[in-house]
Amino acid sequence: MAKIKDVAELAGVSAATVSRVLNNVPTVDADLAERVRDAANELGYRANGVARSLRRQRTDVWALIISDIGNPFFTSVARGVEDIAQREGFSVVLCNTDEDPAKEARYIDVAEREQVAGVVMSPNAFGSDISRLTAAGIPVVAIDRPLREPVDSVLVSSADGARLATEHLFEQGWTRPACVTGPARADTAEQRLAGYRDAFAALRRRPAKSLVRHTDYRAESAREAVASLLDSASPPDSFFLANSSLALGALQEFRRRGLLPGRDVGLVSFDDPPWAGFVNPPMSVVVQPTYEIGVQAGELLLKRIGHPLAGKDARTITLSTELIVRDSSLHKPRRTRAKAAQTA
Amino acid sequence: MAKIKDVAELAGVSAATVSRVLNNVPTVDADLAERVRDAANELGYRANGVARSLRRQRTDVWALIISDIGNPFFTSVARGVEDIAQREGFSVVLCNTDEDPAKEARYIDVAEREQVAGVVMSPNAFGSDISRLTAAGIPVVAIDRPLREPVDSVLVSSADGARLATEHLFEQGWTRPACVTGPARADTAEQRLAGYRDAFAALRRRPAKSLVRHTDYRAESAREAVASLLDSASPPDSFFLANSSLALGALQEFRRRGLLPGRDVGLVSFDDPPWAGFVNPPMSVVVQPTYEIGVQAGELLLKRIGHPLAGKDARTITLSTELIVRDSSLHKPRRTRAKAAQTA
DNA sequence: TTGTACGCGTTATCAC
DNA sequence: GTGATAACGCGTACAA
Repeated sequence: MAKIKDVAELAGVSAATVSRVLNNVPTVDADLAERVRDAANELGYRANGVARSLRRQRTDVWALIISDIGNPFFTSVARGVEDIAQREGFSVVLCNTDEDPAKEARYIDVAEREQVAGVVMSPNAFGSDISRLTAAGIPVVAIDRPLREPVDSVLVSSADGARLATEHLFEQGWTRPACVTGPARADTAEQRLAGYRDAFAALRRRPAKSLVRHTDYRAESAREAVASLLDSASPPDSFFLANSSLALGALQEFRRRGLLPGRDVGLVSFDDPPWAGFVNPPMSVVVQPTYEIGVQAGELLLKRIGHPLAGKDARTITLSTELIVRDSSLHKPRRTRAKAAQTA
Repeated sequence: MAKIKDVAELAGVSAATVSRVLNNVPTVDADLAERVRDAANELGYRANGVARSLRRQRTDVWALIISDIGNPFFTSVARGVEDIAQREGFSVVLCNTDEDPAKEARYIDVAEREQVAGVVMSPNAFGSDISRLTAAGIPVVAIDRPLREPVDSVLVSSADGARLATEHLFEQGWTRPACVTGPARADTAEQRLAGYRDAFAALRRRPAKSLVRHTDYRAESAREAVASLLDSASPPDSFFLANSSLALGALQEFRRRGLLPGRDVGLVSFDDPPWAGFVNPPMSVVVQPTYEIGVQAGELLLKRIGHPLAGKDARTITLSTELIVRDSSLHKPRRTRAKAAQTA
């Protein structure tokens, strides 16, 4: 590996000049710069990022710590963050915690050790410990879920979306919607549950506790939850699922029992994965502005990186959701279908 | 940020001793070690990874460069790689190239600058330039697609899988299967096309050129390809899609035209995304051992990292695929359905 | 067993 | 405008 010294010798200048040229310092003689660039090309010289970071006491990489790489929500957010980063000359490295607090802690550790320029993260829990990061002067932006510590955040009005979804279920004629949500430690899970409850409250009702299930946001857990719900003494007639992985689990259990959404049961899910329109029947969902979340988070991070202490007060951006009605939430009892078939 | 010197002063020893303790060098006095650890804890000391990397001339991070983070195939592979890395004390950072050669080049650059310990990548093209990596002594393992340069690889017998899929279509009674594959520069795309052709050859036939379409592996491109195929003079009666994103695009176009797979058209896709069993109707697929691919790649990388030059000959591991027949590939013309309904 | 001293490759400060 | 030099924080050969 060619080092800066090698380039300097070949160009007949000092290492300092090489450094200046490569960092586009304007006060260098044009001819010299030319010679230096030629030499660098000839040797295939690339600056050693590690040495540079040590010297500069900063890095050009962002860490994006997310809780589930398999969730389309996060992959879309990632694209948003990455686009902003690229635009500003940063690289982003993605760290997947798989909803595991231990993994999250490890990655926070890595981010600190490697002195990343900033962190965008979807905290595993409200109490996730990011003190090491802030202590190290590394700016953090929370997405998807809030953090106890005061940091910039990009959130979504989850409760509103969940209320919309549940109200829609009622409007369709379903009377006992269940709610399968995430782990209690995840704020999104609690917000979506709250919104679900709000829809009941608007009708001066209260959902029975037996209609609510917490899970770990995994499909298999949702499948089990739906199964137990269906087998309970007074089963629900419809379901609100707090994210798309859960929806997949529910779909699985419905199929197993020969239940068709939009006919035998109602179904609305949070998030609009690419496949939502193609399952049987097309799934009604609450969409979040995923890419936009990433973009906003990137912009927020950028401002903090520029002026670490400027505007000490943390800013929170809250984006809103939208209900997309497809067929899984419709209320068309079997006999209606049969009639339709006869007349057809 | 506490530095090693601070710990040394607090513990009343030299920085060298602190370093030794923290790196578990066995020849340190137990009492001293104790004191050092206490001091380190008290100060919340964390070794500066950048300085450490510069000194050691190596890092504890792997770069995983993949071509599409939205593709479940890669997220599953990523989990495999990560599990091996974690086991051995490495962190893996994920770089998404989005099938963009320029992005790939940038990430290769980053990997070199940041001196990662190793790289696992799904090359954008057979000719992707990784010379900088090998020149820098950074081991590379190719996955999914081979590379012109001789490196360890974990591949899948794509052609076999594609042939299986196409033969299955023929066996079901479809007679004019089309093939929608990826970009010509991607080996997987070519292999899958080759397997498709093999199935024709076994029947002493040859697919018309008009039955084949290349795309960029994106859903929207597949939708267009399928549309143009369907609108052609002699349209196909069934489809083999080279990956799950393409399948989504095909599904979209089918729905638009009111065509039901397994009845009006035949459909088999490569890859088994989580939603494959839940679309309408459940999709027949060729599965790859995704997680295993990641694991094998991780193991291969590990061996190279241990002994950079040992076994100069590159090793290639080829895993096999499996056909899962669900309903989208079945051949049940409309009238058959109608009859079944009558007798029911 | 422990401490001293140097170097990893780069950039920033200071003279010239 | 350019060059010598110090320093970033750590690990390790060498000396003690």
